[in-house]
Amino acid sequence: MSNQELSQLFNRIANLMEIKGENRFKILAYQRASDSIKTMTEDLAKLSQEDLLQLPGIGQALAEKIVEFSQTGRLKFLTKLEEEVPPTLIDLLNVPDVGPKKAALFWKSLGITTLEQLEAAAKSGKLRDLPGLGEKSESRILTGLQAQQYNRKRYPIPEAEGIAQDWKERISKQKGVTRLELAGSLRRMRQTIGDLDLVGSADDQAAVMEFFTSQPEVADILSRGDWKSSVRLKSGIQIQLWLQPKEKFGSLLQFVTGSKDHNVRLREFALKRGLSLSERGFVTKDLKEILCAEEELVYTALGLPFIPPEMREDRGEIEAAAKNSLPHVIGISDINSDLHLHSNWSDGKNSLEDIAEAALESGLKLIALTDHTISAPTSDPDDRLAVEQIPARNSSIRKIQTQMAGKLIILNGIEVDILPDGRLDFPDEALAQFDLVIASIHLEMNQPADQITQRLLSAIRNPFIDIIGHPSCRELPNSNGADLDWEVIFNAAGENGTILEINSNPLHLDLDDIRARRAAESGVLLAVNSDAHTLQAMGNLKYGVGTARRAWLTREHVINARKTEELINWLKRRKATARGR
DNA sequence: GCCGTTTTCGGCCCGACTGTTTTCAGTCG
Repeated sequence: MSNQELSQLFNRIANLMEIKGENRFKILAYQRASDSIKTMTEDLAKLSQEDLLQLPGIGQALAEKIVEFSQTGRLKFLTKLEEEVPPTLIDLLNVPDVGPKKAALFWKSLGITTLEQLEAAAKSGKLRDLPGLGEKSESRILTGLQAQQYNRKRYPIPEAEGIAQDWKERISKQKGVTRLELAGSLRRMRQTIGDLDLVGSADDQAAVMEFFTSQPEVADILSRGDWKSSVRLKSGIQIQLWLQPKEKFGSLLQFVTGSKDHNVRLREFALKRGLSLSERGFVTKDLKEILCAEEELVYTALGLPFIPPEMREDRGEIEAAAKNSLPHVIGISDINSDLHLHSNWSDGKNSLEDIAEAALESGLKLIALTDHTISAPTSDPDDRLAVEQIPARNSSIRKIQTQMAGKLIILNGIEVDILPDGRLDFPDEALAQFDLVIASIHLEMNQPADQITQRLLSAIRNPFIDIIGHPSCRELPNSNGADLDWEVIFNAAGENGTILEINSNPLHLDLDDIRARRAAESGVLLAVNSDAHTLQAMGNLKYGVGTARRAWLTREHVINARKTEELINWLKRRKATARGR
């Protein structure tokens, strides 16, 4: 039983209970447990009932269910629920404008239990006669059913960012627009983005909303009001625009940045202090308004330090802020080195000189050139380095080191492949000559968990390996990467002092935020690297930093945010130990 | 079903928008 399975199980229960019409607070308890388990890093299957009770949101009833499921792989409660409510009804909840009440209505009055049946009923005009529905509801549901496939897509951060920036600029230029910012999951730097949120202030809100909803890319207007409008573009992505007067802009930005769970927790926190919080500001018990023109003021009013957007996921940040123990998370300006870069000695597009110049210009103090070796699955076989080519590359690197002396420190590195049997594709004698060695998996990621964990472990334990690159080798938005036993990996990396990478390529972001946080808690040192193959991709470091901030990492956790002397000394000690063996 | 800086009982976030309504329920974020 994985945490993921358990989270899905509780979510399933919550959905079925909603359709059944159970007490909403009971449902809330299951939903909250599902959400919090999803991001928990401890393996719940290994905890006793007593330990489970210590977790937030887990009481007697849920603890018993977790134990039952982990021991038997089944849950009597769910089995009974599924006999009462057809489980396929859960699919209906994904249709826009269909929630638990309507799903129950369709089922009880028309016997509908599947999406196909719902579509057929909508097409034949059977929905419009149901109580509370009419022709418009029916047609919205039909549109929703047809939009569903592309609606669910999630976008890599840069793609979402590009679209959002374009809209931000366009709307900002409208007359009377005083503020406009990106919010939502993009501002929190979630690993992929589902839809876009823009927040603003404008003198004439109606005119701005009219402009927003009448743009040529708009395929559907999902809702249209003075405070909030929502559209779906022809490309399928949804954009919301939220407006409030400028004296309330801070409250709005805070609210729309989310996450939902963070906001709910913050509102509960406010209530305990006699304040009701919404996107319009605070209302005190004697109905006085407290307005926040700036976002910081929302937190200040609650006696809290500012919580960075990336941390707002209800993963303990409000409690930590209240105790004044919120970590000072790293920022992009803390990153002074990039330890994973590819040149045209392998499949990178640029020369050593160009990379060094670009690094210098971007303010880096140190880089490591880490080209691929002979087994990497590059598209061109000539883009892989054999051991015999290393002397020639070494002399090129020495030349550029001399050229950049005093301006930029350049490490002679390499990225070797961890072969399917756990061996590396370069022998240790070859590895010993490099300043820094990354080991990564690129092939046969579908091996069983035991096997692929052992495969990674052999590299982690190799004293010549300094960093494990993109540990899971996942490809966003769809692939989860290797099925690794992460606790084992983190323990081994901690014991051997092997660094785990947060790869900043927006299609990797690997380790992800949750794993990176757990790794750091386990005493593992991390590195945030670009893995750039082009000069432009060197700028991806900001996405890796976003992930690191979501993982609550400070400068101390990240080797390339430490002083360069410290990094170099760390590597020297490591090399000395390796050669001494 | 969970939880306690008013509570072991009685709370549990809040507002915008839509459609079907004559004042509100459902959905969404």
